[in-house]
Amino acid sequence: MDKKQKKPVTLADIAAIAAVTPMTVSRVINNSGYVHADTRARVLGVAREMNYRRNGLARGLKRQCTETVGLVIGDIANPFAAELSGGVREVLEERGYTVFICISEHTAKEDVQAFDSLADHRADGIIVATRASKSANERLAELIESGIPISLIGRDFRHPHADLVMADNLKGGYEATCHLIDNGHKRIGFIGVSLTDGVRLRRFQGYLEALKDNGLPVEDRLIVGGREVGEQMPGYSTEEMGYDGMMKLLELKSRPTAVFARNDFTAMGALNAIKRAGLRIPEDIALVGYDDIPLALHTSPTLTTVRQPTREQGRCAAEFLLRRIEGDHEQPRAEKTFDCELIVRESTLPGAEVVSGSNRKRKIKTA
Amino acid sequence: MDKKQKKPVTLADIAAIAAVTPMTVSRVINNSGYVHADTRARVLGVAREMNYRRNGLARGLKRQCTETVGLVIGDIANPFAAELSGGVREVLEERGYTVFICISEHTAKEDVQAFDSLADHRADGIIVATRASKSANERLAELIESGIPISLIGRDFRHPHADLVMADNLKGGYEATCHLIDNGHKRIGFIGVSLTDGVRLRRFQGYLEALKDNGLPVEDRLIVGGREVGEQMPGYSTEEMGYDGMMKLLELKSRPTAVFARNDFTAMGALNAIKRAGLRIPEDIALVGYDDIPLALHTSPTLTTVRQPTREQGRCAAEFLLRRIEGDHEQPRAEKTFDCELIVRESTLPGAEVVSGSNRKRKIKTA
DNA sequence: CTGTTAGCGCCTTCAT
DNA sequence: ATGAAGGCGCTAACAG
Repeated sequence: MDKKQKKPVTLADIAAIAAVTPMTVSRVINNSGYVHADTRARVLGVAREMNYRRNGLARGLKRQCTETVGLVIGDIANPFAAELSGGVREVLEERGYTVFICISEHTAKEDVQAFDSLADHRADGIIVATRASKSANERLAELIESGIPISLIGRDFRHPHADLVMADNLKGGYEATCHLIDNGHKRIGFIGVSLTDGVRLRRFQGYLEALKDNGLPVEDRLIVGGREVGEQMPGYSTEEMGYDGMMKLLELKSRPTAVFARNDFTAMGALNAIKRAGLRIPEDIALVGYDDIPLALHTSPTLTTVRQPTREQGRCAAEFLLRRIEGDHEQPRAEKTFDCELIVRESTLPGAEVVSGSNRKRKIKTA
Repeated sequence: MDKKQKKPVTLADIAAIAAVTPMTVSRVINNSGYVHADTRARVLGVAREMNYRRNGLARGLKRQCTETVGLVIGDIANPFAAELSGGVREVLEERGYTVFICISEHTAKEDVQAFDSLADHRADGIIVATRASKSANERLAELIESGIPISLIGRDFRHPHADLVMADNLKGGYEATCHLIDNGHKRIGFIGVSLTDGVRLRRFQGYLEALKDNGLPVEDRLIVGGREVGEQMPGYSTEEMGYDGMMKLLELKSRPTAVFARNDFTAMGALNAIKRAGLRIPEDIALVGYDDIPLALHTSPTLTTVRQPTREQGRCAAEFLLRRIEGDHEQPRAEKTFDCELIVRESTLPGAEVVSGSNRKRKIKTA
């Protein structure tokens, strides 16, 4: 039946065989306009027979839209990315858009490349969830100004014609730290940032503010694991940072009684360093992570952490983008901030109920 | 300077202002053919001024290639996917191709959608790393026969004109199981599969073969955590399967002395179940995972596991694809199988050296 | 219900 | 070193 064709089948090819014009074939393929049932059936038959695939390039060129949206993510190996893209896809695919994901492993250069590819291929819009950088921000501004709908997630960059979605990580960090303070801790370490590069990490700012508001000193030696400014790392390598950072804290003469880790992977690294040192969690050292990755429920002890509504952020960014694509590109920008939720588990509260299996409800006992 | 334009800038727009023909502008933009230095500079200036972006649709339509490759992945939230896409991108981006990733959350329907999107948008080739299914395989065959270069990774589907790359997970599973047997274990459980759905999971087949070759019985009650046939799950939810599965095994009257988990996430769930039960690893129960995710090094005890060269598989698939794109689409198929490597750590060998920090070398002590 | 015309933006080919 | 012609495959807009 099938003969291998070097050249892809076109509407004209089908039209020739079905004895109609390309226009009629187009109407059949797109289910638009009036076509006689017999004609439709015949054309459809031929199209199927010839294994026709429409040419999205020609179609997009003519229609000035591709029904395609780009999603730019920094680190793919991250539950965060998975949730986010899930939310984005839920909304967009239902509306008939295809989502193409571009990875930029946390470098500004790849960020820019991703934007350019997407723009060149005439994606109808772009959702950006990578960390901000000067060069990438500049390119972003150019693209926005040239009219491409753009929606930002958790990116520290504002533009009058791009929407922004984020989580209140400042508050999240603040609450996590307050939780430790409320439990009597006075020496609280932070793993995963340095004082200099931390200015952009909201959860770290929350940590600092919580200390200040409670009259506790900020001690440099309790803040470990920072990288050079601009240097980024994939989520999965941060456990090493957690492990190494915790080792440093354990060597201090007066070590912290509690530690706030920049994310759950970091916290898991720290957790294992603590256990290797023969110390108990939370009795000797209490531990808080960030993100509530699924694994946080399966460590022992289970990990206290802060959850941000990641999927919702993805959905929201997608909805903002749709509004821009299907409405006015230059409409005023929308911005939405989602609240985070502190999830108290055993790593800070000895009495916290053991949560097992798939039960992921919030469990806070006032001990 | 910038004026917001509703309509994107075209070569003709630039040509008009630079007082040349579109053809000359094209030559400048593409750095092809002879253009006077002055003309080039002037055109480039105007292009930059107007914030020109080339139209990939028109370009692709004319040139019959888009310099774009699609990568279809099932589960994004997985270190495996990250490594794979890293390898693919390394090879392809160096050669000037853009990689667009499509996610199909392990469903055949989304698989087919991803193939179609990519084919419609005229990707120059597609790399498929999702699990096989009947409907997706059929569509794949159609696409291959219509001439789109396709390269498969770890997918149980063969076609004379599609290349295939995989890891020898049968052998990996076999060796992992033999390792346990060598250490004196006779009752070895498997978590993450059922006898019926396991026929397609090579590492499980390796487990079965190892038992058989060593004269050990296959006991149904030691095999837990299976799903319905066809039902898939994201990598991250498999820890729950590991936890729940281990709980089941612990309830057995004569519980296994060793457990082989389908992947490292499953193993981590099992690990925590064992520890909660107050048992020691490996003294009471030895544990082996699969994949060597970064976290496997940061559990306590560290996790014995099987590593497959994921990045290399990605690179290889990309190279196969390039050969097909830039050579003859109908060349005979290439196939390559990579060996796996057993990584022995503390969860099976009490004497195994503690590996810390970023040192990820293989550490086997013959205890 | 079906056909004609024209052009989306670019680049291959040939001419100058 | 530059230009002109034509068409890649598709579909709006307008006939008929």
